[in-house]
Amino acid sequence: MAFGDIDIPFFQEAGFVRNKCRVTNQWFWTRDESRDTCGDTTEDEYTFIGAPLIPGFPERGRALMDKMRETFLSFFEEQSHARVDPYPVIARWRDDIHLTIASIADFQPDVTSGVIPPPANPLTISQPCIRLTDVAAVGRSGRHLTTFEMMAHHCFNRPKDGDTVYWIDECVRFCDELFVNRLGINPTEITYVENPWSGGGNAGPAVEVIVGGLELATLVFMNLEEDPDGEIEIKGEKYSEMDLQIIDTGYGLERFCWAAAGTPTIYEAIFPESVSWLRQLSGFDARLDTMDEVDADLVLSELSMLAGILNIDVGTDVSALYERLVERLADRGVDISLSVLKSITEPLSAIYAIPDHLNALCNMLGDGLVPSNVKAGYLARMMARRTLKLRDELGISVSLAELGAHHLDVNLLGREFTQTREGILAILALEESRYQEMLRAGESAVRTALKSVAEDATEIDDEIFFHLAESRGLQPDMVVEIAKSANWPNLSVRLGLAADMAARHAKQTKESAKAKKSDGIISSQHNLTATSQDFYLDTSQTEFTANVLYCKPLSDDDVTSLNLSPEVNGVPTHAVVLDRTLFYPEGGGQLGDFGTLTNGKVVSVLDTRPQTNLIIHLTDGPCEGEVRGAINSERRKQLMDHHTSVHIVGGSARTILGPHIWQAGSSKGERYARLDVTHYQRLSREQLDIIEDHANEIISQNIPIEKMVLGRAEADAQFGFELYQGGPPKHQQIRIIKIGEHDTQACGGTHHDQTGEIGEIRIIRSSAVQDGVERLQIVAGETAREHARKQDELLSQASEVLGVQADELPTAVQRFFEEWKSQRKKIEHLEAEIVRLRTSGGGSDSTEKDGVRYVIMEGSGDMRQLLGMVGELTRDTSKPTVAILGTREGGGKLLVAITENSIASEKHNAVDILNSISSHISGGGGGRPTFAQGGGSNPDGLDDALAAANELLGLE
RNA sequence: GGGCCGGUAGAUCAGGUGGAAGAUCGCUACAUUGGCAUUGUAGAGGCCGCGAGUUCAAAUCUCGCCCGGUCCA
Repeated sequence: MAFGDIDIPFFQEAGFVRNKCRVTNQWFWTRDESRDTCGDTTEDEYTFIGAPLIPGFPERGRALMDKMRETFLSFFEEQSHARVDPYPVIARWRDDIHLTIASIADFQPDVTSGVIPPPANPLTISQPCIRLTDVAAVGRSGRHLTTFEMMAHHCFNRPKDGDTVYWIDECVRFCDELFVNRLGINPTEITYVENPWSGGGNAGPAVEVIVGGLELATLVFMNLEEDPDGEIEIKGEKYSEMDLQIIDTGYGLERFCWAAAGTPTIYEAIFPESVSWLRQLSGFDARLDTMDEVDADLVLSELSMLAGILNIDVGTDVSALYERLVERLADRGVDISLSVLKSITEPLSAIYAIPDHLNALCNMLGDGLVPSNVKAGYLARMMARRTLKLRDELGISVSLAELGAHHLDVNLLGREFTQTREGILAILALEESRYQEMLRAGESAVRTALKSVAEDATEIDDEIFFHLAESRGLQPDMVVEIAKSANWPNLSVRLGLAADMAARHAKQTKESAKAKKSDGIISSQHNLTATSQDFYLDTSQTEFTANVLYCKPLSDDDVTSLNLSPEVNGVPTHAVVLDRTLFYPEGGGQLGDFGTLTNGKVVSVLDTRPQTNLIIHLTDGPCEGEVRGAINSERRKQLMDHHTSVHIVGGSARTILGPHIWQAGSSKGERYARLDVTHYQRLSREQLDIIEDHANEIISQNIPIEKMVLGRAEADAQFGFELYQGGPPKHQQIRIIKIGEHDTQACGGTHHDQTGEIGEIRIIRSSAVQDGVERLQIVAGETAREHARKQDELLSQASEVLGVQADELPTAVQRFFEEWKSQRKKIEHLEAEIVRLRTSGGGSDSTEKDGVRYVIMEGSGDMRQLLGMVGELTRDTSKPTVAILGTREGGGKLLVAITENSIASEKHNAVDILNSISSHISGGGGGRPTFAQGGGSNPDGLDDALAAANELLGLE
């Protein structure tokens, strides 16, 4: 039997036959001997539209979903599966994906790799999942969703340990039992298609379960893992058998509901209220009523049956697809023109997609996600913008928050979210205003970008589209829309531009994908035993005795790769490994300890780093034998102040601002600490003050800080995923820092035993590290007092300069600034007045010759002031003037200006004049024929330069 | 995490091959009108984000920082 073939007793017993699909060439099992297609092909149309496959489910929407889910879960409970609560849709326990894309994702990577046990075995779950890869097809295909619930039954077998719950045969029996006996599906309609599965580093045989042309479930029997030395090859990758055998199933809840409802599309089955609400709001129903010649219901159901077998993908040529649709509809006796068809399907696809998109949005935001321009937050923003665009295309004037509120009330009632309803709606309102702002700013951006494009142009350079899309977020069709209402009515988007744009992104991604991986300082071949981490035993200990296991001189490359923090004084020369240590290594954002190692001679420990299970002391000299270690206890105290403070402030921020507050990163040194938190708005000083007060209240309560170590599964069960603020867990054993009821986190750092030991916390300021993430700069304990002293010092220095009291500084500075501005203005006016006086009365600075006035003089002030004067002199066309001004400032400046369009400008060239006199001040310059300026480095030559000008022009 | 774009008058934005800081709206005063809207005329209002560098000369070019926008993983 080849890999992927499935032959189980159940198929024999139940009278199945194995046929080969004449369309896809795949093997499939069926009870219908005459069947020659597997069920999921371009020739298998949906059979259930108007004729439900699953009887007994008259409900629609949420009620239908609830009943179907309960039917599934309780069925598997009866088969002795434990029901497990769904995980969040934001996959924060993983660093390889942002969203939960399948029920098995809950158990990757640690359960599926066998590191930690599953929460139950076997188990059943209905896991909300979000997949954005097919987002473009949602609403158009009739069946695609970005957000769906994957119902599943899983089990984890260890056959080598004789521990097998069930495997392929029993799994398929459960599935068939559910379909035939519990749901009443006609057994001859079911096909099991052999389709081995691989992905995410694992692989195994699998079957797709298809009924009525619709894939309802996939059963995967995962027993292989990627292994370069493996013997089994699938899709170019090599695999070998793993110790674990995993039953990974996925049953699409929404598809079951659709099959039970028999509605034209899946959207009517699961979002009936939303669809009819939007149809009415957008005037779609009213418009349909006016189309007498069209039987809308017939068109819609025919359409969805066709849509099911047509492949609607990103980059599909939509117009060609439409032509095929019209033809096929005609074959079925539905006569409809392409334009009428389009006028039905285009708004309809938006009506269908909106509730799906809202579902994704509400689920993501409900999980406490904050929209952002990076990471998972970007996905939320993208969905918000897609929804808004669809809404605008429909021409509905309902805000995104109202749409969200409707969706929460109608489709998600009873769902428990960490984020509050108000929080979700507030974020949606903010996202809409950001979108509106983008469109508003986009208008002038488009206008500017198209300035040099002819008004009757039909096409523009692709680069303009790319640029507007990437820098302003304006998609090509939006650009065309704006251009049409501006001044370019004939502009359109070139066919295939979307594909080129996607290719461009793909190329960029490829270029930026460069994996950086550096080896540790200590080569693993030394086979050193793990360093005993004594710093966890007692945080008050500062001295210890240990033996040097290894000491290595550092190369320049080693030092560079260490990327030392600015707090490190000096450059380490050696890396020392001990058998035990109190030195805490850099980790979890806390910088390493400093101190000394002494064996006769004292060497300084400049920094401490972890490498796998070793702790490396970076020193300024070699050492060996038994050493006496002493950590810099003041620094350690400060690091602990800061680290514990970060936990306290994080908890306070969450209490004050809401459940979406999540740690996005942190850093704790001796002189500073900072905490990055997710939040959807910039924080005001008032908000920081409230958080700061709350944090100091926690300190004054002097709460004991509990430190414990739990297994992963137990930690998860007891505290949930909020534990992993610092990132996905990496170990089987989790060290937990619990500050009363205030904050509980998994953390490896060193902490005080009581909050009161910190003394005081100040949040100095906040800055935006990226959209949706605020960085709080924190000082605690002694550093907080130092910071206060420094601030006072700055204030007293500044107020001393101005000779005022510190509390009068703001008004004083304000006054000085205003005065400075008005005096600068006054000086400009006076300078101009001087020029006017010196040149008006025919004084010595001004000469007339052949109808041209020549002004050659030295002014005061800088170039800026000369410019004002010269403008005064030459702007009046009734008085043709050649003005040559000089100043000694800045190495000497010269300005030559000539009244434009006058006899003066006909006779003279400013650049020529300038060039022939600027040598006297050892400089150069340039400009236009009527205006030239230059400068030099010899201000004493100014008199000579002006004299030369007089001579050149034949004056005197 | 990577890339791209922007920060100019109270507001919205031009100006970007280095060489005299602009438009529209708003503001002030005057005129028009019985009064207001309107209209006209004049005017005020700019550390061209901050800091360095290149240059005789920087809003403009280079680098760093701050702030904002946006695309992709």
